[in-house]
Amino acid sequence: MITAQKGTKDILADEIAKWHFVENAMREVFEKANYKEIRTPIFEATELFARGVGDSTDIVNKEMYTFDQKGRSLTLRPENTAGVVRAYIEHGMHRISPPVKLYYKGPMFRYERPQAGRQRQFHQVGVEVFGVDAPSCDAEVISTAIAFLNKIGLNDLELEINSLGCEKCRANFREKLKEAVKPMLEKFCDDCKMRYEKNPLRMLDCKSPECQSYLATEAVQNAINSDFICEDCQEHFEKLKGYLDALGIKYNVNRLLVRGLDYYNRTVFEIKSNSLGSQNAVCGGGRYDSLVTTLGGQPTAAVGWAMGMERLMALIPDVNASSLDAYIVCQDLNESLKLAKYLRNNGLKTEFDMQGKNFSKGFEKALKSGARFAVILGEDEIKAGKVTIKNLTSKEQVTVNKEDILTQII
RNA sequence: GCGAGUGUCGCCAAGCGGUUAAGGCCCCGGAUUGUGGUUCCGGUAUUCGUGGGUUCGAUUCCCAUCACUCGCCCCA
Repeated sequence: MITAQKGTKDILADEIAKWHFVENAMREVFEKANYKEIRTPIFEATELFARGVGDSTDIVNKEMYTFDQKGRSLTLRPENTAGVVRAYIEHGMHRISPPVKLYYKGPMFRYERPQAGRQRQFHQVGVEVFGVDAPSCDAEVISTAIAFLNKIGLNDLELEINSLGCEKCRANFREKLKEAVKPMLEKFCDDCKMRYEKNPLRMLDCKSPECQSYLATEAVQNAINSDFICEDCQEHFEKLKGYLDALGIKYNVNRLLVRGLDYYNRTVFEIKSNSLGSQNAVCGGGRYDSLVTTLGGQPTAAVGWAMGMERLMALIPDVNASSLDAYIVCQDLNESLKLAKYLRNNGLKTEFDMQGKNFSKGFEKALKSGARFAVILGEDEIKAGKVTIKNLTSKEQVTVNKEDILTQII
């Protein structure tokens, strides 16, 4: 037997109503906030992710599905910010009066060990806003995320925010941090020793309790809490917090929040749920003002976020699929087919008994189908040119002319 | 890449060295070719993830392997 590949999943009928619910909510919330949907290809040049996502990230170093086609290196997208930025540049969207507000949803691919809340093919929904460097834009994007989560019934999630500063202050901070850590570097885990060289900020994210305890020492804490952020960045962050306060959005400032993708600067944020197990982030995002130039475009400010749809699904209750309006009980399949077509064309969700064996079976199927009405079309009715309609909940039944079926049911 | 747990029907499972491999759900057929989900009767695993080994005998014990699940890492 050929089975679905490790880390991939079939989304079956019993779950699909939930996906439709989330997708509908998404469209409604985003369209109201004037975001436009964008659909980019599922594979891109490998180079796009190497440059865009960053070659110090795990995503690029060990999680990409990369293959060669006629000497070209292609990769199944592991995330969609790089693809959207590529499209933004390629289609000259800088000519559009800012902000350029885009949203997307679709499958992403990362080669990782699957576990709760993590698959190799998974789905993300995300937004990206280009062209505005003002902190109001950061607030707008976070506000959109919260509005969407609220719309699907998620109200008690935790928002964490932080500011990484700009290029300059980041370089500054990196040095301060390295200096503070240096005397006890040997005690840190192997990963952190590597991070110390390649991307020291990521040490702050380490989950190892030992590393966290060294980070908690006074010298390191002083470095973390020092005012490494320049005045402009500080002002940007303060304004953002003010806007969030005005919106009534609760948040925690987490100085250790750095996020794993290389392209972020200034604002970064994460939305977490404590009922998800260990993969508890539902949303992650931030500002990435240098990515458009990194990928060859004009200098363009940008902010965005992405959410893992499977993690959202895990948090919301089941959604009932819409039920059938009518189930046709009839042994003459010509009549069944014609009547089904007629009812469907008139907006009724209709099913019929394709076996047409006998009335008892037909009724049983009508009942099991959960339809509101059984539409009975037997020999007697066909002769008389009539139809019997039975309300399956109230058990009332009437025989009417064919033209009156719709008024009876509606 | 590392660590732990679990594999008996579509689903939930019992059996733990000798059974004809329980039971329940779902599904299918009949009682029942014009009216109800109930009820009753019947049907659905030559085989216990796969391959070896131990044994007179293995679903049961041992080894390997595969798959799934959870955790580390990382991320959404």
